[in-house]
Amino acid sequence: MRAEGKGDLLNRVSIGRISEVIVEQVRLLIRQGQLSAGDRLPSERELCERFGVSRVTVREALRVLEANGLVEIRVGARGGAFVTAPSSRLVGEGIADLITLASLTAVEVTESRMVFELGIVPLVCERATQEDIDALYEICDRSKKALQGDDYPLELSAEWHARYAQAAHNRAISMLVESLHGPLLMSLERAREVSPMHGRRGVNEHRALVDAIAARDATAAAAQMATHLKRTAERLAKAPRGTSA
Amino acid sequence: MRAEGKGDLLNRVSIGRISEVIVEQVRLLIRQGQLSAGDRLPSERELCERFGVSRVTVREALRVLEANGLVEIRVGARGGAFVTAPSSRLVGEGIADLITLASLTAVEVTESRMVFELGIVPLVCERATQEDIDALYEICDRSKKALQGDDYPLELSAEWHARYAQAAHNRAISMLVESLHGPLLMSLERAREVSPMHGRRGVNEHRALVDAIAARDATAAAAQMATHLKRTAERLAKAPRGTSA
DNA sequence: TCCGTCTATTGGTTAGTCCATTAGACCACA
DNA sequence: TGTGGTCTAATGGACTAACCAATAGACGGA
Repeated sequence: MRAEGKGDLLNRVSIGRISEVIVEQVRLLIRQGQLSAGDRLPSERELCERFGVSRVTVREALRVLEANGLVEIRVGARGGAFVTAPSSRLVGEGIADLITLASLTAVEVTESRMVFELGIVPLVCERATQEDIDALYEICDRSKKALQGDDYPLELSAEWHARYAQAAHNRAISMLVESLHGPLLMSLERAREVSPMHGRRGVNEHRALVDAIAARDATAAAAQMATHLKRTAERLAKAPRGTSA
Repeated sequence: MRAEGKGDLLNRVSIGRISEVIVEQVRLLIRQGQLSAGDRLPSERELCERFGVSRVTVREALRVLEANGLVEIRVGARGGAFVTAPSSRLVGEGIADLITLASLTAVEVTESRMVFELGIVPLVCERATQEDIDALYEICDRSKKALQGDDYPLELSAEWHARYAQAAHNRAISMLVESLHGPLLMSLERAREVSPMHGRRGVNEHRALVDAIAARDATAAAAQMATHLKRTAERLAKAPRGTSA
């Protein structure tokens, strides 16, 4: 649009928002490890002096850092901004926002879950420790017990899938799956609307999957997982659309 | 730790931050579609009156909404807060933060990419349109051309992988892959440090992959993709560690 | 027609003030 | 001895009033 023949000889002079500069500075310190989880930043009033800006500006910077999940702010004496441990919670919220805003269908979300969870079957079968397997069985047991009451083990199913991903022994994969946790719960919620009696069968499938993993039988595990997820996908496809709110 | 025999009979009374209430209200409006991309929120001064709070409070709410990628703020006359189209950029930044903060290794990131991109091979082979295939070839052509100059087609490789994911025709998958775009670029950057002459071979592999997709040969495509990604992973494994600035 | 200027709108920043919450010190009473 | 109030200082939360900076659009002259 604009004539810019000389390339970027002329660079932007705008320095943007001051609060943004502060955000970047703190973010850098955290990324570089000079500030690590649990550390406390100076108080707002002290930060004002350090940066030579007003308190409002510092506070806006802290709001952004907080929204990004980098710090947690506590009030009262000995309060202040504390660097938080890295968490997948906020990424999950971001993904959840993305999904609702882009009005993705439950079918699309389920399919992506399917790709991921099916893809890690070989890794899990290869790397799962006895501890992993025990933990998965334990979740199955709890689910069965919960089924005898009125509680449908919705969160338990999510927990099972998260723990399953953890057995791949790759933190990047665990975090991604955990990030999908929120959206996953949403789609499970949806599934429950459609077929409230799904619980028992799902739990049995989970258990069969653990059996296959324990036997290091990747083929059987993959087949089982495919069935499990496909059934969910089919139920979702029959779900009523546009019933949000 | 605390004695809480009676469950949550005693619930928290804290109403939290005012700005947070505003954030939630606006977020809800956006989620429900009463505000959609491109819409302009009232000016800060008008929002003050509407909510009955001071301008500082409104501004803090806007900072959070902006950090969450829900609105974009423009200054000057006719400026204000505009609802943004849903974008995967911020989720990508979140994932990038997560990766650096949790100090995940490049190997772990690459492995998760591998799972995902390998997993969608069947979907892509089944669903890719002629348009998709043409676009992928076109990126290969551009990469080859760029290789003849000094430009190593780093971004082009990322573009290829993003376009490839798009050919799965599932928006959830495209968005996730795009979210991994930032981290992906980082790992590619890393790969370049190790073997600067990787370019030509990578481009050839991309082209062979498109050939397989065009032939709807999922088996060949998967094998090709596995080779391509595995080679990257191996190079990364040999990469020098802990050289982050 | 085109270019400069003026103006109103709107976000960015500051300073100063007060309130609410909290941890910790201290003290009185049982 | 210890249990529960009270006081105090530190700290974030919110408000007011004012000014600065960027910008779009109107207006007017060459």
